[in-house]
Amino acid sequence: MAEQSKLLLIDGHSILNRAFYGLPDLTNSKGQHTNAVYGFLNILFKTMEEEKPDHLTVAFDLSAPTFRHRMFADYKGTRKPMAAELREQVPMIKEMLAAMGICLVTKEGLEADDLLGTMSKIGEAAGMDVTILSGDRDLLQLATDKVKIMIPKTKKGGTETESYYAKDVRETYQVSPTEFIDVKALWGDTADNIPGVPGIGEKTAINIIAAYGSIEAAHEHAEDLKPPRAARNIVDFWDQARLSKTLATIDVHAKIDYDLAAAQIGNIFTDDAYRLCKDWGFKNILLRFDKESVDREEKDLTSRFSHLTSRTAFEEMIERAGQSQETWIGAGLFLKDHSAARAGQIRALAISFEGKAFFAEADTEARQLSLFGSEADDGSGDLIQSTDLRRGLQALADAGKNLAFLDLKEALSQLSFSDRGRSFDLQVAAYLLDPLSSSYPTEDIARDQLALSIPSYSEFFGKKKADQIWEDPEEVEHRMHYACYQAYVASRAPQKLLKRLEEQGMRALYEEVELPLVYTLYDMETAGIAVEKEALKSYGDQLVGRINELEEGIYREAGETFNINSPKQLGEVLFGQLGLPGARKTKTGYSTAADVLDPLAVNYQIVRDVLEFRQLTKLKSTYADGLAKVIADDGRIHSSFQQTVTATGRLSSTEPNLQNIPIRMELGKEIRRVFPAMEGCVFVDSDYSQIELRVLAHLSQDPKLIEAYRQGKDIHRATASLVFHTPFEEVTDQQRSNAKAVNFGIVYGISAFGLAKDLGISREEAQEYIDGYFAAYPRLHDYLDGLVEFARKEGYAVTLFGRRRPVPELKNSNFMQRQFGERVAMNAPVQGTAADIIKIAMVRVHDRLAKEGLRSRLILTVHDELLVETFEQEEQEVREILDQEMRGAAQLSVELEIDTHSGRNWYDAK
DNA sequence: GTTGTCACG
DNA sequence: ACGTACGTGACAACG
Repeated sequence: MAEQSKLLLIDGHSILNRAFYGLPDLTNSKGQHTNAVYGFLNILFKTMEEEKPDHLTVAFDLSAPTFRHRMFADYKGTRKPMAAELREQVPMIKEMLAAMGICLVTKEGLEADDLLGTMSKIGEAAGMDVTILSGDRDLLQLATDKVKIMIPKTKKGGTETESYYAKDVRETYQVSPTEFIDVKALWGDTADNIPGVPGIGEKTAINIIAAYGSIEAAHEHAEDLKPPRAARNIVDFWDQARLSKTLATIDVHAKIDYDLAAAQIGNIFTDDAYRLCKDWGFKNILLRFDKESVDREEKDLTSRFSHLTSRTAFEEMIERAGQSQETWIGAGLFLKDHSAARAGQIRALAISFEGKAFFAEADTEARQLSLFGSEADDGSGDLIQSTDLRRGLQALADAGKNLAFLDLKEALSQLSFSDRGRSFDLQVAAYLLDPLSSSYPTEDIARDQLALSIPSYSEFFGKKKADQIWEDPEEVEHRMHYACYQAYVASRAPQKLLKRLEEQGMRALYEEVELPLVYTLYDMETAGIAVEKEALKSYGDQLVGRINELEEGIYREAGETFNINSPKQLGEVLFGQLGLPGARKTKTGYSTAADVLDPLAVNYQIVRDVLEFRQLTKLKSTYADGLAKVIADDGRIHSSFQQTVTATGRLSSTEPNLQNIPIRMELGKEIRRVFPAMEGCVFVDSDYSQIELRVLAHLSQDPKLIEAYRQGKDIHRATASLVFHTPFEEVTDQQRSNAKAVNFGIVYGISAFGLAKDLGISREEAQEYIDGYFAAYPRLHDYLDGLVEFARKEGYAVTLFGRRRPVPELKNSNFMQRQFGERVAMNAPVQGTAADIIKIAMVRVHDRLAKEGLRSRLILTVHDELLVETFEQEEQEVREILDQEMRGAAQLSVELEIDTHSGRNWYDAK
């Protein structure tokens, strides 16, 4: 006997409303209110667990729920408009239900009640058990012995549900479900515009209907009714009573197309639903997905993982992979001692295709020995060497397979692609989709793209370092699984990532800029930059002499010795003991930052000494000593360029950071002399001239700004001329300098406070500058406003090339945070577009150098600057390439100009 | 690990 | 009344 089929019907607005008022105001990272959706889903899951329905439908009325829908308790008698925080969640829940494949029913002109009533009859007629979930007691009239009405009640410590079959209605209200309509006809309901009969309240209405069964019967026996007022009014207001009955009656024969087959419950834990939960921050619900998705198909992904322990088996697998039709072959690659300076050896490799994954690791010496001792054959024949793994990987690339890696730049140390389009970088793709994440581990990509829950590194290995896990025989299964998961995700995620990039208009950015850039950066890292070790050492020694003098002087002036590098101790000495004026507090004590000390320098020798001491120790520790530590065996420094770090799309540089080598102060700038071009070479250094302001001119299409650039004017002078209403030729240096600061401010997302601080003027004065600026460039002002408006509406800022930066701060309840969000919304498109442009230029310069067979190499980028180590004979050609490719990287309404210099070292090339 | 400071664009 | 210019990374101090 087949189990009884069960239909669950949900009153959408009513349950959403209950959830909204039952939960505190939850706001997700994007600033969306989510409490009602979240609560709705929890009620849905709970009810499904309890009722175990096989069919499910959610009904919504199309018309505004404030007007038509009968709300329970909270709304009774009041007609206040639906809260905006709730209204915005109506489309969200619909989107979620649709993503879960849940049947949604709406019909113009019908209330949810009528839909629910009609559907319950259809279900009942089909022989099903029906449950209607609603917060609205009016639905009790629909109860039968097959149709159950469930009403959630909010109680302390959770929700409880009251259930009513027909008999329960009778027990509770002394009337049958159909009689309940008549009760309502007498009693009325202001919330629903049902007038009822004056003078008859709930008690009286129930008594009358319990006695007579209907308003018609009661009307016939009007003279018998008590109290007399009811008897009189039921006659006097008879028409109104009959109208009320009509209004109160739920239509159970509404003309709707309702197909029970469409209501069948499939797998509601879909990828789309998962993504929505992720987007909206429903962490707890995600757990439910993990469990379900594990239950449904990933029950044991590890059963599809194999550990290949012989070279033969590994090579056979590579052979099969090479013949596979799989779109993307995923690879998990693990290197020993890899860095930008040196390609590590492959420790292990996992390859995944067709849903399976294979793991192979280079045999350790110990294993090689033991095998050699025990095996009868030639011993070395079937062992796996690091080079075997490398050959296998290269074989796949050579076979023209599409290969996906978590970190392609690292993989490039082990193989080469003849077609860059056949490689994929998961981290870079994931970064474009969500540049605010701090890292892009496999498990996050699996969760976001595949709705798959897999263990993280720490879940496998705890706090153990890579060296420990790869050499410990007990970890072999863990690392096999870990590597296979990585390969598996790499094979499955690219399609999803590409689809999302496409949807978000970033596919070209990925394929034509970021992906080729991986190759450019790899070559730049490999090339590195030469350093004169001895010169660096003597630079450091020179600093030490002066540092010691200063230190002595400071102790003498302070009257005691202390750690000058400790802001806490220094602050105490300067502002506490010596009682210097102008103290400013930080969380932990006095601030000793340069902008606090600077004004004091005029009057106090000790402050001058401290500032110089600071400057010199910075140069010594960060640059002299810091750089010496990272010189590789080849005498060069190989910085790592990070492609997945910044919120705006810029690159960053680490170990060491070569993007903050001193230049502003002469003494610091000297350090650039220790970076020489190699023998027979010069450095050619090109930097964009005011790229961000030019980008802004283009993006805003401000005619005055564009015109100033087209005429090749000094832009800061031109700005000063407009802002201060001074003829161009008569602009003073001071005015120009102020205008320059304003131009910078504009790019940062101007604030009067910030500008005032920068210029050392009052906030009012700064505001006047800003007002003057926007009066001079009105179009620019409108444009910046538009940026904020766009980001507020869409939740992100976007560059000329489609790169996005989310701006969740704009929806933050904190005023400061929102202000910050506004500046970000103004700055990100500008800084980001400039980043897009130089990335394009980098790829083009890199490719041109290769294509033209030049030996010169692009070795460094500093945001708006490219440095090419150039063979002397190639200088003219390199200059030309830089000029063409940098200027031609984007076609803007204003020309992109560059300044180019060359020299024997980095100092001379600037 | 966080904080304060400061180097760069 | 609040307390901000945008984006980074490295170092020393300190809990």
